[in-house]
Amino acid sequence: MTFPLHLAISEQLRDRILDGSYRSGDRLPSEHQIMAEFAVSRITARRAISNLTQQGLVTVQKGKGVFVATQQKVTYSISSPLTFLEADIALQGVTVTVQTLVFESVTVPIEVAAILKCSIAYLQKKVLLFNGIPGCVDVTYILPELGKAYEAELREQMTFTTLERHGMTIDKLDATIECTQADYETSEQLEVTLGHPLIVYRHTAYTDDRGAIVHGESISRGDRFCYSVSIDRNRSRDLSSIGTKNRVKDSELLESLY
Amino acid sequence: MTFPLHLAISEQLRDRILDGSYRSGDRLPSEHQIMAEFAVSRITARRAISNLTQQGLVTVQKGKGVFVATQQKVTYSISSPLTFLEADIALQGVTVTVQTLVFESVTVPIEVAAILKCSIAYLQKKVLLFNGIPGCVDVTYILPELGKAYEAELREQMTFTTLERHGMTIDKLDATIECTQADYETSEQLEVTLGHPLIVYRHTAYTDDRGAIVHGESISRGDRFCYSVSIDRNRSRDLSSIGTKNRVKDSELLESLY
DNA sequence: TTTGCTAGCTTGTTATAACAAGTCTAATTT
DNA sequence: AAATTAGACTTGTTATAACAAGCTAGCAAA
Repeated sequence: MTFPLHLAISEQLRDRILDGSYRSGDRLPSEHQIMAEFAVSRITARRAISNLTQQGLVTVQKGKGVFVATQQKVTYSISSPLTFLEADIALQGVTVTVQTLVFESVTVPIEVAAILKCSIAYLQKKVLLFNGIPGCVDVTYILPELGKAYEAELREQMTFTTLERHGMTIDKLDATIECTQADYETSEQLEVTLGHPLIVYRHTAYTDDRGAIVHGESISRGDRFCYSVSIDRNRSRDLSSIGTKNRVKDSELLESLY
Repeated sequence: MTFPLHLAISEQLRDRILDGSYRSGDRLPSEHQIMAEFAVSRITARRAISNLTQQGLVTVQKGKGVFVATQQKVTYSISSPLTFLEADIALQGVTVTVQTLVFESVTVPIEVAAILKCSIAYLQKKVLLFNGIPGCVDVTYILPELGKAYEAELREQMTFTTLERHGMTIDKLDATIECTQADYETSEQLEVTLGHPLIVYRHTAYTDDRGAIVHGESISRGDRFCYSVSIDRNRSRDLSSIGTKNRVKDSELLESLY
């Protein structure tokens, strides 16, 4: 039960990050410097850095070095207008751009058919860019009449921004939130390393008159995004004190999302 | 821009897992077998396995081998009774046990004081065991009069089980959900590897007459737990179709949590 | 029969070595 | 002065090697 060298070193470096010796954005010692300072081989030095990477404390840039990661996150609010909107994210000083990869009418998988209660729907696959940087991969199924009517807008904006604009207010929302780790394909799309933590938001939105109108899955970078929920038994709409804790201050986010 | 060997191998093994060649619980080829099959060094073979571990596809057991991971998750529902309860998890065939590490009256940090509107509160740190296996680390601040009155029960059950039992129904709930990665301390408590994905639930619960009564943070294993939310503008209480998608069938979960 | 030990499997840790490739700066060339 | 190039950094990939330590099955001793 010996304490591994690489862990001893990464814990020591971790302490320096947490106590402020290395600040957000600072460069850590290079592999060679670690080899010298702790008198270890390169394998061990790299393993120590790898430990920090896995904890999300640092990011590595080939040819440049290892840098202390910034921790601020952008908040998706799924509370009151019952869905998140561009406007809500804009409040956090972040501009969202939609890059539609796929937008076509398809025969939906049976699970989705059971939810939307139709066998044909529009399938949209898109990448959301936040201040120009990819942060979310989204796959959404939309009722055919809505997809057809609003295609042009849906291609350019977030789904619910379009729907709200056309007077479709969501009356009910079912969602699950979980986390996963990036496989190779997703790691390429979101420009992260293999195994990077991701936060998955799976949802179904309903209106009183049409039933389920949208069903989809959003996969966002776990290091940059979080969800906030506010449920109030009395007032069904309440925007106060939602996600203030993790909100990014305007000044900080430009550097936060480099 | 060459495609790394280790990635080529891990992608190939990944395909075998996804197409069912290796099933849930099966053993993958050992490092030596991979070295032979793909004609690579041990470093590369280990790196390939490490890639799969990082994607959450396999778990490694020293002295035994590499095994395909089980993917089913237990769902915390934060929808209608406004908080999750033991009863709700029991529906999924999982028994929750509470292991209280700390239960004491403390001077709260200023952020918490601002929320609870008092400077002294009970601090409870606990580990939640699911079918006897650690799955969640929880830190909760509770109003002093409640902590004092219900200490015995709070030590043994989930917080809201106790509160509901004494007629304290939650009227409002603010929460954020995000994911992080295990640091060394948490990795020991939850018996996972360093950097293991975790899902963090930070919440404040309110009652109409007392205001904020509980504020806390739950850190669960991201590979075993997810959250479900259901918001309905009309009916403020509705248990139907919550988290059915990720619900574990009774038969499956015993093996799912070994 | 039961216990205990050993041999051979497994993964974990660490060292040395070499080459590839991205980044930056400073010297050189145009 | 501007553009190019070279060199000295950085991290990335891969190989060989050795020892430690957890697990299991089979053999031997009690």
